[in-house]
Amino acid sequence: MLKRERQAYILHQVNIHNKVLSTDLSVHINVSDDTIRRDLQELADAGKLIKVHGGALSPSFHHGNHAAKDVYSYTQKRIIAQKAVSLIENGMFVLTGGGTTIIEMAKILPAQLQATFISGSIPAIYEYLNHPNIEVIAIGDKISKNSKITIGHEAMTRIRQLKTDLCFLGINAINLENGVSDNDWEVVQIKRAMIEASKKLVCLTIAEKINSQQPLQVCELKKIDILITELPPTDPLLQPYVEAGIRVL
Amino acid sequence: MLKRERQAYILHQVNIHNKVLSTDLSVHINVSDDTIRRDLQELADAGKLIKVHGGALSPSFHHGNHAAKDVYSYTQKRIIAQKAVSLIENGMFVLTGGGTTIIEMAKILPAQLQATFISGSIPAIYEYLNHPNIEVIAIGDKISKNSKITIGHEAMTRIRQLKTDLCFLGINAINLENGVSDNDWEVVQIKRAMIEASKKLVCLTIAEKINSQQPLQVCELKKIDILITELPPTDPLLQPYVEAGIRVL
DNA sequence: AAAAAATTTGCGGCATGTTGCAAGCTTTTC
DNA sequence: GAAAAGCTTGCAACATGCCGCAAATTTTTT
Repeated sequence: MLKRERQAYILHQVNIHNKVLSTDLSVHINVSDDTIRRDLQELADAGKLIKVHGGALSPSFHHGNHAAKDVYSYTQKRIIAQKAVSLIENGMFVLTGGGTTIIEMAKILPAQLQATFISGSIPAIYEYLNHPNIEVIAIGDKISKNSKITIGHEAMTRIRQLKTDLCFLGINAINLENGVSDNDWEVVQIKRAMIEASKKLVCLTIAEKINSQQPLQVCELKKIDILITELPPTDPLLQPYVEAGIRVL
Repeated sequence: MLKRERQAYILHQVNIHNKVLSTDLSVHINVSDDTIRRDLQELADAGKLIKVHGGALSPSFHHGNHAAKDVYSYTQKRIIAQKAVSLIENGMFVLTGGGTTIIEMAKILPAQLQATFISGSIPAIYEYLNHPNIEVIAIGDKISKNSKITIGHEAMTRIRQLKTDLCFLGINAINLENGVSDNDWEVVQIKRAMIEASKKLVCLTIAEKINSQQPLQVCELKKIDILITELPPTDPLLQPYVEAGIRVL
């Protein structure tokens, strides 16, 4: 990859996400941390972005302290994303939903990974497209402005025709009695279809949402194969889920 | 191989892949690195590409970077986009393709406009989603990495079920004898389907591409209802198209 | 069609650019 | 305050770029 090309890519990432982490970029583009750091330095000198410890920010985010802090507030989701990525193997078909955690995962997919990703989430698709070896399939239909995923009958029909190896779902609430729940009727329909369309279901969530509930049930607890949070699997908060037979990462 | 021929080939490669490596070219064409470098230098001097260490990039790469310098056709595309937007009325169903000109249009859609946009272009959809009053429908299928639009049978089928008010297509080549042409087989298929799926066809292109031709025909000239370039409709270059019965803006 | 002129090409040598690595230092996290 | 992650600097290895020149090729002239 050419230097300019790489820098254009970095800039693109910064402009889309308002922030980037050096490590993400180096894993992604498959070059050393040093190179990324030098690129960031050059781009910063040119005023194209603002360099901070551990990464860089979009120049439009001039809120100083707040912004710098923002880089690190994403550590939780990055931890989750890294655990999630480790589950994906070459040649797999992977169905994913939307949400910030999924996007984080999309950002750190290793460059060598060869797999097919299927999604109705526009931001997720956008990320997948940046990867050299990933095939991307979009699920079409009307798009929900809120969640930026495709919803509706057509999307449901397409999803029902699939049987993928893995399904990654970012979830909004989970507890022992009612399993996974959410608050958007149409999104819940889609999530239900996605769960049925995959051999394995992987749920991603920050620990904050563990033991919470929303009005609409997405699925029962026993449907979940793997649960990923930023906590270590041994954390007491997660023990009830381990005992319920879920593999917790 | 003649110099002109070689340079034409290089340019072609750049336009298709957005980048070339000097070494790739020298191996492929079987000439020395120096020759390639000199070719790139000449083409760069003529503004046909951007020379970088190790190869060259398409001028379109420098939209953001050289915004102030205004090298590429950014301003032109902006003019085109503004003319195009004026055609859209409240309540319309609009089918759009991909490409930088379409993205420009998406960016300047007036906030009050209420319409439904249907597209298979991920970047275009991304832009439409930012608008408050626009409904967005995505056409799903496998995504072409090059053009970032959905391609394939499923996409074709969905498009064929439509009959929209307008279809906006960014085009790569147009001339009097062969109409609109392009160089990507799958993209051409999609464009053909889109043309049939709309009551009116609006073609957008920078004047540079007027009277040029690519290997694959998209549609005949008479299919075009409206042609938009950055030039005034009275420009001599456009007169043959006016005489052919096309409304030129 | 041959000769002359102009252009183009490949090569060697040298300058510069790019990248990864190691050692030592600073910041952040726990 | 110790461990981990990130930063800085200098450096070596390698790739790429540039210059001048002579050989090869194309174009023009006779």
